[in-house]
Amino acid sequence: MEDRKKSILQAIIDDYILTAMPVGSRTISRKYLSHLSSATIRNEMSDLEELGYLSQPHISAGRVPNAKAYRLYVDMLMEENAKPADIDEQLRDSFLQRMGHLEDVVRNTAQALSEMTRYASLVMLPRQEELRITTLQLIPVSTGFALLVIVTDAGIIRDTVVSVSSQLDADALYAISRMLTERFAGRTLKDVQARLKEFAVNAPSDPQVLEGIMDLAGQMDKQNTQDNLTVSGTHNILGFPEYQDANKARQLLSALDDKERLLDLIRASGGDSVSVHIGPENGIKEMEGCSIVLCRYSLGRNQHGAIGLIGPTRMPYGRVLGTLSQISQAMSDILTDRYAN
Amino acid sequence: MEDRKKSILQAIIDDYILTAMPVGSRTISRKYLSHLSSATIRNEMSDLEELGYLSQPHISAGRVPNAKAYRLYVDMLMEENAKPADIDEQLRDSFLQRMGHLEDVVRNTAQALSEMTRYASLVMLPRQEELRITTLQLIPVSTGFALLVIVTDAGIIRDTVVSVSSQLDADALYAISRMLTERFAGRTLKDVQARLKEFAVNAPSDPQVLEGIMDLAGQMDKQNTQDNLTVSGTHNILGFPEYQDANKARQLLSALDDKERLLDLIRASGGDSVSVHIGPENGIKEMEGCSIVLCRYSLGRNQHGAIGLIGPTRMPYGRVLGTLSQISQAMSDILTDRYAN
DNA sequence: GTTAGCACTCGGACTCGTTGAGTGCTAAGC
DNA sequence: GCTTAGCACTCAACGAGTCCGAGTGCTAAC
Repeated sequence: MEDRKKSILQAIIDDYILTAMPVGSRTISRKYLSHLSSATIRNEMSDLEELGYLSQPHISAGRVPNAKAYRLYVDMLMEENAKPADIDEQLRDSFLQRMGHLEDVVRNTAQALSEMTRYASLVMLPRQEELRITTLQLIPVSTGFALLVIVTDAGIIRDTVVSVSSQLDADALYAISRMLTERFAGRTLKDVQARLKEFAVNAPSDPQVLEGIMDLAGQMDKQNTQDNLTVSGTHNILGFPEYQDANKARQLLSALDDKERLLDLIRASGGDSVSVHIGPENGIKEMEGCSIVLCRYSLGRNQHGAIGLIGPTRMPYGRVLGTLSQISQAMSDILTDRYAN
Repeated sequence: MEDRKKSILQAIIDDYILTAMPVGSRTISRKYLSHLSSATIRNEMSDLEELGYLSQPHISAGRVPNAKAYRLYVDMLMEENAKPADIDEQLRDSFLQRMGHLEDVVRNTAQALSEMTRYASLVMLPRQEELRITTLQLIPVSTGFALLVIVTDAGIIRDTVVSVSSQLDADALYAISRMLTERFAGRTLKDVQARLKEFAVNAPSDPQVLEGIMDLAGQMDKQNTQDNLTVSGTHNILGFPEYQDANKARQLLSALDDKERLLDLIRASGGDSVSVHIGPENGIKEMEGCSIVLCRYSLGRNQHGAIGLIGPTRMPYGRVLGTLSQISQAMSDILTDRYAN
C-alpha cells in the first residue's frame, strides 16, 4: 500500500480512537493532513473502503476503521509510546506492599492495572502442570482432615484439604510429608499424577493421604481454570461509548466471567512476548467488538504468565502496549527476584 | 394503617415488582382488587402518597413504591415463599464438589447464588480476629522464605510467605512450628497479635519468624477486607431495566468493588439472621436505587458469616428472602459438619 | 363511604421539515 | 495523470407540532 494511503488510514484511526465518531474526509484534511484536500482524501478513503480497511455506518456518515485496519495499524504503524515515569514506582510499591502468595500479587496487579489504565484487565499465572515440586506437607486441620500444601519451584503454592485417617497426629503427618517430599521433589505435578498409583502400592503411607494427593493432582487442571486467571475492573467497560447499551455490555461482562474460554484464548496466542487480538480475531462471539492485548511475563526459568487489557477495538494500541510491556517487565524482574531460586 | 390501604399498597408493589412500570389505579382495580373501583383506589393511592409510601414520576403517570413502602412490605406483608425443591440438591452438589479452603467453598457459593437468582450476590466469611488458632506451621518455600500456615478452629486457613533465616531447614522449621503451636493454640488471632512481642523476647525462636507472624497478625485486618468478601455475578445488574443506563450501572458496579464499604455495611447490619437494606437505607450513595438482602450463616460455635443478594429496590423480597435463608441453612449445616469440630 | 363521570395533564409515539455533515461524481487546473 | 473545487445528493439527528392514551383529581350522585 502506498504511504499516503497508510498515513490517511493512520489519521482516521487516530481520530477515531480519540472521538469514537465516524471520521470524515474534511476532518482529516483540516486536522491531520492539511496538504491534501478533502476530495483527494475522499478518493483514497473510497479505495481504503474497497480494500476492506474502512466502512461506513451509513451512506452519509464518515468512515470507521475495521479490524483489518487496526491489524495493519498495530503491525506496521505502531510505535510503543513511552509511558509516564511514575507508573513504575507505583507498581513496584503495590507489588512489594504485600509479601504473600503469588496469587495475591497477581490479583493486586490486575487491580492496579485496571485502575491505572481504565480498561478491564486480566492476569494469568504460569501453567502449573509443568511446575516442579519442592515440598509436600500435611498439616492437621481437624480430626480426619489435613491440609495438603504443595510448594513448587516457582514459589507457587497450592493447597487443598484432604481427608486422612483420624489416627494420624501432627508428627505422623509430618513423617508422611517428609516421605512424600523425598519421593516427589523435583517432579512435575503431571508426573505426580501419573506415578501416584504406582507409589501408592509400594509406600507404607496412609492410603487416604495418597487418595488426597491424587485428588489434588486431578483437580489441578480445574484449579487452573478457577484461580489461574483473574479479571479485574470490568466495570471500566461501561465507560466506553461503544458499550453504553446495557445489553451489549452485559453480554461482554458475562463472557469475561467465562475464564475457561479466556484461558483457551490466551494459551492459543502463542509464545510471542506481546500479542494483540483485534475484534473477531479473538474468536469469542460476545467479544467481537473488543480487543485483547496480551503481554507475557516470566517467572524465572521457563515459567510464563500473561497480563492483558481488554477494551473496545478502538484502543490506543501504542500506549496500551507500551504500558503493558513495561509493567510485565517490572513484574518479571520483581517476581523472578522474589520467587525463583 | 387500615387493611384496605395495606392490600392496595401490596398490590401496587407486587405489580411494580413484576413490570417495573408505574402502576395506575385501574390496573389495581382490574388485576388485583376487582371489588373496588378505580376511583376508590385512586383516593387511597392519594392518601398513600401523602403518607410517603408512593410517588409519581410525573403527574399523569401511575404510582411507584418508595423505599418506605418496601420497608412496610418487608416488615409486615411478606411471607417467605417456598422455593423450588431442586435448589437444595444443586447447592449441596456445588458445595461438596470441591473439598478445600473455606474460601473456595464461599466463592463457589457466591457464584452459584448469582447464577441461581440472577442477582448480584455476596458472601462474607466469618470474622477472623475471633477465630481460635489450632495449628501454626512453617513450610520451606525457598532459601530465606517460608510459608506460614495458620489453621483455626473453624477450619479457616490463612497463609503468608514470611522471610526466615536462611539457615533453617525443613526440620528446624517444623520444630519452630511445634513450639509456636504449643504456645498459641487456643488463642485468638487478636491475642497473638497482642502477645507476640512478649513471646518474642523469651522464646528461643528465630526473630525473623516472629516478625513474620507479627506481620501476618497485623495484615489480618487487611486480608479481611480483601478476601473475606466475595461479590459475584455483578453483570446481572445490567439485566434490570432500572440499570439500562450504563453510567448508573457503572457507578453501582464500582461501588460493589469497594469491599471495605460493603463490609462496614454488613457488619453494621446487626445480629439478626436476615436483614434487608432498602434503597437509601444502605447508606451508600451509589446504591440508593439498590436493596441488599442479607442472611447469616453459621459455622459451628459462634462463627457467623453472611450471604446476600443485591438488586434494584424493586425486588421480590419474599422469594429472595426465602431462597437466601434456605441456602444459608444448607450452608450452615454443611459447613458446620465439615469444618467445625 | 363508594363510584360514575368528566375535565385535565403530560409523556410517548408519530410525522414532517430543516439542518449539516458527509459522500460521490464531474470537470477544470496544474 | 493526479489533484481539487464545485455541486448534487443522502441521511441521521434534531426540533416542532400533533395526537393518543393512561392516568389523575374533583365533584356529584348513589
